[in-house]
Amino acid sequence: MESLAADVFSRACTSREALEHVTGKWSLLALSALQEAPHRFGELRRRVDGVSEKMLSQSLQTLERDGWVHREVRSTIPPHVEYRLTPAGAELAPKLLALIGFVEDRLPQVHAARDRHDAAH
Amino acid sequence: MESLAADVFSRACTSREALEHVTGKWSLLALSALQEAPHRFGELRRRVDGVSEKMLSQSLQTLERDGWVHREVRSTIPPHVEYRLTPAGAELAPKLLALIGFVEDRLPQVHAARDRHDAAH
DNA sequence: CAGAATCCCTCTTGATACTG
DNA sequence: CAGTATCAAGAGGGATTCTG
Repeated sequence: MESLAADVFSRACTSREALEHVTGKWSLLALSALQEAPHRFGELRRRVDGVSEKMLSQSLQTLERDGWVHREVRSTIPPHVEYRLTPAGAELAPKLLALIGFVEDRLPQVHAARDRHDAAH
Repeated sequence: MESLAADVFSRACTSREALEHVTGKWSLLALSALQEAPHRFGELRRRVDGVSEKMLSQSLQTLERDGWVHREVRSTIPPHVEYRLTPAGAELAPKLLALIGFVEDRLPQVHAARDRHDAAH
């Protein structure tokens, strides 16, 4: 029997999949944007610069399915759809923001490291 | 010259690339493993269950280039190569661990959300 | 042991166009 | 407005072989 606790290091552990869903390129940015405020689809698309409609839609569906994001539809004409973080998502987002903030702050060092590394070879 | 503040939401911002490097499927796990202790290549390969030599090698090279991981070679026979976190990496890793731990803890809720979502359609 | 190099295939990605 | 459908291109990833 293996350990009872979830273990990302194990190939079979589903936490790996769940983790990939939230750390995905576009998911990460969508969650961060939603941390600021609820957004409509088009707003999100503009906020997350460079994302295609397809990938945004796909990412949002996955995030909704995993319970991080709530999707609210108002059946008006034209349609109005709003995305917001669920309570779980609201707990998750700050951890992502911490990560993003840290990497942004360290960006100069990252570039310096790359220059050093590239120069050495 | 680009914007003064790093902004992941901007398509052009290089922080996005740096972020993808550390949140990549295998990079994330490699950094987590190295947080526990320095590892040799083969140890890392066994610890990160499911990774191929190719992808592990590739991930480690990227992490080394960005300055999160240090690679130390001892020119013995057989060769001995040890990977460890740099000081920057040691600051980064806990943030990743926090994320992983959170998602692992929430795994039951994630599955429950999926079941609810799938049942509704 | 620690990788580099190669081949090969699948899955993701991203324009573009179309729909309710 | 908020997506879905389609298709071409490229990256991701596995298996195998080779080298210092």
